[in-house]
Amino acid sequence: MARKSASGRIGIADVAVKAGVSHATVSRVMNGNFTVDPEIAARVRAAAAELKYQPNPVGRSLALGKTDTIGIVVPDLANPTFQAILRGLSRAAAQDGYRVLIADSFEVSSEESILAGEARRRCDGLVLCAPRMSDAELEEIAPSLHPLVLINRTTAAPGVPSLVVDYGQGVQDIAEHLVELGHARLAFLAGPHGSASNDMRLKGLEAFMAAHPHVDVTMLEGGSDFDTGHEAVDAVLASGATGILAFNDLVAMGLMSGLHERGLEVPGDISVTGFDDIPFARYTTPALTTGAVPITELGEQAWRQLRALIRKEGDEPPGGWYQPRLEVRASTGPAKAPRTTVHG
Amino acid sequence: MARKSASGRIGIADVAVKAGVSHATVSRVMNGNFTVDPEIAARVRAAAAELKYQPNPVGRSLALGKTDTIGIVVPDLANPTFQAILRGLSRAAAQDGYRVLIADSFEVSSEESILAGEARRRCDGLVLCAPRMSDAELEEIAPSLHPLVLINRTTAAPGVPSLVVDYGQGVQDIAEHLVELGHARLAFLAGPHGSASNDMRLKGLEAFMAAHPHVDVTMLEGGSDFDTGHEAVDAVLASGATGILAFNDLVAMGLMSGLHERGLEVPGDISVTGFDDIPFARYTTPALTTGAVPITELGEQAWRQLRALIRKEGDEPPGGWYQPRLEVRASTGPAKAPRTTVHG
DNA sequence: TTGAAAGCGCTAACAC
DNA sequence: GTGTTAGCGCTTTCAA
Repeated sequence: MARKSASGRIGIADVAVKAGVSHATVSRVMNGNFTVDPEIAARVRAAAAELKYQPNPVGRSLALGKTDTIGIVVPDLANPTFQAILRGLSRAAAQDGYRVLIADSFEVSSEESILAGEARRRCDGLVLCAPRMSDAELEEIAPSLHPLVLINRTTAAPGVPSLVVDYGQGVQDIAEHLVELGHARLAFLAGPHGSASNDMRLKGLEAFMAAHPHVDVTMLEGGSDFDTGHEAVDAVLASGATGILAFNDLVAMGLMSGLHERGLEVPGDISVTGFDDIPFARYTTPALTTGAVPITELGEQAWRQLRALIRKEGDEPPGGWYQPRLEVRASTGPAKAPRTTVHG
Repeated sequence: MARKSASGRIGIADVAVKAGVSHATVSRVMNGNFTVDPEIAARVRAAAAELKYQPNPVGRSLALGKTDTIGIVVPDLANPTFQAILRGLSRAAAQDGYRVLIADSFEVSSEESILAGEARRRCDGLVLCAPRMSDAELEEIAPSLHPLVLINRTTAAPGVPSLVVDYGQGVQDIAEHLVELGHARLAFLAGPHGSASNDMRLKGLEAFMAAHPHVDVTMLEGGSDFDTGHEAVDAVLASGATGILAFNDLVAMGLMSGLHERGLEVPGDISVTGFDDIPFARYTTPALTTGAVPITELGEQAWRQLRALIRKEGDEPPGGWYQPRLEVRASTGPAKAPRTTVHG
């Protein structure tokens, strides 16, 4: 019968008595310390196997000062972009023997720093994904979160690598593409307030407008999900634009769906573009033209950066800058001759 | 200057000296123990605030024998169904102050039990999501994983509640729907081998065929993602079926995309159905007819069951059985008059 | 090579 | 009411 120490589960002490050695020796064997007599080591291993002993990670963590776990906080776990980042991060970390703890802030920016702090204390490092908090707040808490990696956000706090997608350039590429197709009236369905990536798109659009004064660009309120796009149909039609840049693929899909319900053709009547290139994008009808971002890779890179920080490798990890790639599919086409009323 | 104990971070000892009390008193204050003199408590709180002290969760966990963390292991984090379960679980657990640790087995069933064991040891409980391992293996490791909740899988091991979706009934409802629309030749695009939910669908289909001997049902090999559906176009057309039951929504979307590329109309030429009702399903073109499963709710319920186990409430948590609801949208329609060749 | 003992940061039983 | 002390389960000096 497997004797159990106080707690109920089998501990190092049980193995020690069974093998007739001290805790210390069991610990050494379990950690592959070769300063143990092979014969004793074998005895310990046998005892451990028989008892199905597995070291308690909490005890280990306390003794070693590390948890082999990293945390990630995301604004919304329902968003495919963050899901993909999580997936990439999780896979890369797992390959190095690390697990990931998730924290969803549900877009409540006031909760972010608390969540981040709590997660960080349980982990060896943290990935903060597109945090919605203010620059000031981010800069203030960043030092207490170190090792910390930022995604789609930068901070003045030192030692914090950032992985950011150049949404500004991406949106310009998409706009150029629409102009080349003959669209003279564009509309941008904006993302959530406080989203840094939305600000980057806005800046990109300003640059675009400065370079193309003859193109009319209407700015529309928005969000980041299907419904945003679906509900934006009226506003889009009212704008008279024939080329629509949706904040992301989700919004674009919602919009296409709404357009379809109204009997409008994409791209026949209106061209629609997304952003991110989530896995679904190529399977929409029509397949979505979008700014492709290597999202999963972003998660993997986040792990690399974090790992370097945890291992204290090098001085300042460089961070990274990602260029979206224009992925032209079937949701964009030549502009129709302009007409006075679009809806009827 | 904040004095630091050996490790580098501020510990309970630092607060104790600053407040001029013992560790124990600080601990009492931090845990809201009211047997502390209000004045001293205030002094402690002030010291803690000034030092920005936050208790180390690892130390707490070791002392309390609990981590306030639960684990979930999923076969594939890229699958929207598991993402939704994770989301529901994470949200529900967060409301009770629990975090979630994720483990992705990447469909490698041999890794599942190791992952599960490791995750469990760091957590207070575990959710095993549609595990691919054998019944025997599951039953063997289940006791060591307790508190444990199963999703879409059952086991003979005692004390393990299961939350399972009645895919068998769901698939029958969908088949009935297609038959009512006049389809006499159906095809089923199967899911991954070793998936219990696929077996349930198969069983449901058998029951359906027994009740409808005049309906022809072709079984096709498959998988669980877009590509499966996309690549199945030829097989589907070769089957001559006009009503296709895809394993899930992803497969259905891939299939519709492939059909569209071939110039086939859905539902004009072929009706397609999915399963799960992932958020994207209503935004496909045409919107997808599917068996709606309250996936996020499944995650929430998993937490409720696990919580009951952790709190040792009641005797045997009941588990639960979920009936999919047929969600008729635009991807299914009346069968065309049969013709000899469908492609060409 | 091995055991005894200290310590990781915290909580809680016990004594004052 | 508060301090002292003994763990929680493990790793790691330090002696032997």
